[in-house]
Amino acid sequence: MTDRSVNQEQRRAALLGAAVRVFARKGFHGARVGDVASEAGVAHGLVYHYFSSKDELLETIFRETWAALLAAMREVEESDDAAREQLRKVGAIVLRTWTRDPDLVRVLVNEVTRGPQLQQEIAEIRQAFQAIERIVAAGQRRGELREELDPRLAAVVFYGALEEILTGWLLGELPGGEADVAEAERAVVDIVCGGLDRARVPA
Amino acid sequence: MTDRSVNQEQRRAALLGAAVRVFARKGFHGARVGDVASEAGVAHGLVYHYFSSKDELLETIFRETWAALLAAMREVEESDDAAREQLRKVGAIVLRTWTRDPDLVRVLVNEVTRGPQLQQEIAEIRQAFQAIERIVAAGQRRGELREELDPRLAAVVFYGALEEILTGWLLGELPGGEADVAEAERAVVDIVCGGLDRARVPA
Amino acid sequence: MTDRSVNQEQRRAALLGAAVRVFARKGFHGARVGDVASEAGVAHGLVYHYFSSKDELLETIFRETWAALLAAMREVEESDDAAREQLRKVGAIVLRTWTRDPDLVRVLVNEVTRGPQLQQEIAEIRQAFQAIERIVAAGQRRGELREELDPRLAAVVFYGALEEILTGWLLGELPGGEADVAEAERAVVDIVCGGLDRARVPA
Amino acid sequence: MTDRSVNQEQRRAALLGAAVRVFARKGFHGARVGDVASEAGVAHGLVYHYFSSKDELLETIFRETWAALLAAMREVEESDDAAREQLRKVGAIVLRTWTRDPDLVRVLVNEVTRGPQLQQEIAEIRQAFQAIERIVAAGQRRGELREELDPRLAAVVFYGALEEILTGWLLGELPGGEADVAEAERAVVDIVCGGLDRARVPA
DNA sequence: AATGAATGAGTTTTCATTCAT
DNA sequence: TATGAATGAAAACTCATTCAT
Repeated sequence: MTDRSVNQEQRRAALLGAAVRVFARKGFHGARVGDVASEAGVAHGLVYHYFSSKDELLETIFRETWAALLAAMREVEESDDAAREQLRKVGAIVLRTWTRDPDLVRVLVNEVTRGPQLQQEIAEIRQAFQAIERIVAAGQRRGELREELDPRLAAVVFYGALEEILTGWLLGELPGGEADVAEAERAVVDIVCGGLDRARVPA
Repeated sequence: MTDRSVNQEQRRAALLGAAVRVFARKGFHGARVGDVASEAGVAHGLVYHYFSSKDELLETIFRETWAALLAAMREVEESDDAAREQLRKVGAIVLRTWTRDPDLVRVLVNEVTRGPQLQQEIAEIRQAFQAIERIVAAGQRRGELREELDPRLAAVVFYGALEEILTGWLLGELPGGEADVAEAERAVVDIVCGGLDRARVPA
Repeated sequence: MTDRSVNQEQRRAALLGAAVRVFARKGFHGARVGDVASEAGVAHGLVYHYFSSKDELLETIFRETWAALLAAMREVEESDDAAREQLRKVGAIVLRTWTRDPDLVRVLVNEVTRGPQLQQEIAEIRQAFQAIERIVAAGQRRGELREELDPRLAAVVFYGALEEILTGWLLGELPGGEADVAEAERAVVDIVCGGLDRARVPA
Repeated sequence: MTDRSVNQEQRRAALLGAAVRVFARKGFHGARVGDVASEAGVAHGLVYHYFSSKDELLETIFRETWAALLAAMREVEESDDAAREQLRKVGAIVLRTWTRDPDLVRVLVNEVTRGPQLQQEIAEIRQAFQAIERIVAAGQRRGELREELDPRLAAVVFYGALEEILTGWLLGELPGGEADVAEAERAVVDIVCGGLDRARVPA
C-alpha cells in the first residue's frame, strides 16, 4: 500500500514534518496520533515504529530544531564580529525560522510549556540564553557594551523580544511578510542596543 | 439573604483561587475539575454552579487578572510622568504580580496559548501592547524617545522582555527574590531605554 | 437513567455478580469492561467508581469468595469431628460452591493462574491448604490417620482431587447434577481416606 | 535438499522451544510473537512460515506434549504390572516431566484453559483420564482394587492430585528438588491407593 | 446550595498478522 | 527462506459534565 521505496530516514522525516503541520494546526493536545499519520499518509500504528510515543514526537521536534539553531548561534559566537553585529545575526537566525517554517515556529512557541518532560528542551533553550549572554559579556569586555548591565538579564530581554516578535507574527498581531521580517531583525537590535531614549540618560 | 450572597461571592473567589493553585501545580490540562473542587473543599459538582465549564474557570482567571492589569496600566498612561518613568511603572505592574501571586503568573504565562477562547486573551494582551505603544508614541512626540523607532515594535520588545523575565523566574532560571524583582524592574527599563551600547551608534 | 434507589453496596454487588457471569462466559481476557457494565445495566465508566481496574474486579471476586470459604473451613477445623468427617465437610464446602454458583466456580478455576497479582489469591489458597494440612495432622496425632504420610502432600492430594472434580464438572466431563455432587462428596473422601486398594498394602 | 529440510525441522523445533520458554516466563497473553522470535534469534515474520498463528504455537506445544505423554501412558497400561504399580508409573510419567522440562510444565498447567481450541486439549486430557480409568477398572476386575469405587472419579482424584503437585512446585509452595520429586511420586500412590485412614473403615 | 453517582465520548498504545523485497 | 516495515483492530481508562436527591 505504502510506497516501499521510501526509506526509513525519509519516512521518519516525513512523520516529523507531518507532526509539525498537524501540531501547528490543532495544537499538541488537540492533535491525535492518527492525524499525524494521516497527514503523512500512513497508518497510525506506524508512528510507533519510529517514535515511542506522541510525546516523543514533540520532544524530537524541539530537540532537533534547537540543535540546529544552537549550532548556528555558536558559529556566530565564534566569529570576529562586533557584539552588535553578532546579536543581529542571532536575531536573524531566530526570526528567519519564521520565514522558513512558520508552522515550526508556531509549534515551538505554543508548546514550549507543554514540554512533557520539559527537561530536554529547556536545557537547549538555556544554552541559547547562555550563548547570547556570552556574546554580551564579550562585548562588555571589549568595551563595546555598557558594563554596568547584567549580561544575563540582557540576554533575557533580547531573547524575550525575539520570542514576542515571533508570537506577534503567529497571532497576526504584527505584519510578518518578507520585508517585515527584515525590518524587525534590524529594529530589535536597534532598540535593544541603541535604546529607546533620544538622549543618553545616566544609569 | 445578604449573608448568602456574601457567601456565594466568597465561594466563587475561593474556587478561582483554588483553580489558580491547581492549574499552577498541574497545568490546565493536567488538572481535573475534581482537583479544583478538592482544593476548595467542596464536591466537584458544585463547580458547575459557579462556572459553566472548566474552560470558563481559566477564562475567568485571565479576564479578571488582565482587567486589573489593564486598569493599572491605563492609570500610568494617564499620568504626567515622562515616558521612561511610565515604562518603569508598567514594568513594575507586570513584574510585581509575580511577588504578589506567583501561582497566578504561572498560570497566566503557561496557559496563554491554551486559552479556550484564545481570541479573548489575545484581545486583552493586545490592549496591553497598545497601552505601551501609546506610551512610546507619546514619548516620541514629546521628544523624549527616538522618533525613528516603530512604537509597535518597541512595545513588543518591552513586553517580550517582561514576559521572558517572568518565565525565567518561573523556571527557576533567574533568581526571583524580593531584591531581584526590584533589580529586574530597574534593569529592564535601563536596557530597553538606555540601550546596550556604550557609545550611541547612529541608527 | 439508572435507578437511583439502588444503593452503593447493592451496585457494587451487582457489578461483581455481572463480572462473574461475564468472566465465566468469555474468560477474563475475552471480557471487556464494557461487557461487565452492560451485564449490570450501567455505563462502563461506572465500573471505575467501584473498582480501580478490570484486574481489581477479578481480584475482588477471588478475595471475597476465598474469605467466605476459609471462614467456613475454619469452623470445620474447630469442630470436634473426626478427621475423616472434617475432610468430608471441607470437601462439601468446596464442591457445594458448584451447586450454588457454577459461574463462580468456572471463574475461580479458569482464572487462578491469571491472577494479575496472583499474590493475594494465592495467599488465600495457601491458607486453605494449611487448614486441610492441620486437619490431617490433628487426625494423625489422634491416631485416626496414618502417621507415616506427609500431611502437606496429603492436603495437596485432597485439594487437587476437589479441584479436578470441579474442573470435570465445568468441562462437562463429569455429571454435575445435584445427586452427582452429593455422590462425589462422599466418594472423594472414601477414596482419599479409604484408599483404592482392596487389601491394605504395607507402606 | 536434505540439509534444508533438516534445518527446517530444527528451526521449527527451535521456535517451539523458544515459545515454551517465553510462554513460561510471560504467559501466553503476555508474550509477543516477537518475543518468541527474538528468543529463537529470528525475525518475527519468520514465525509465520512455520506456524499459522500465535495460537497454533500453543496448540502445537499441547498436542505434541500430550501425544508423548499419552503414548507413554498406553505403554504402561498394556504392561502386566499390578494396578498400583501401573498408577505409580503413570504418576512418574507426569511428575518426571517436571524434572525434564519445568518450563513446559508451567505452560501446560498455566495455559490449559487459555487453549484457543480448548476442545482439542480437553480431548487429550480426557484420554489421559480414560487411560487411568481403565487401569483402575482392570485393577478392580482383577480384585486388586475396591470394586465399590467409581473408576471415573478415582481417575479424576488421581489426576487432580498429580496436577496439584505440579502446581505446588510451579508456585514454589512445594519443594521440587530431585529427591522431592521421587518422594512425591511414591507418596501420591501411597495416599490414593493406601488411603489416609489408619484403620480400614467400612465404606 | 450542595453532593457525588452516573454517563459516555474520546484517544493512546499494543501487537498479531500481512506482504513487498 | 528470511526480513521487518506497514497495517489496523481492539480496549482500558479518564474525566468533563449532568442531574436526581
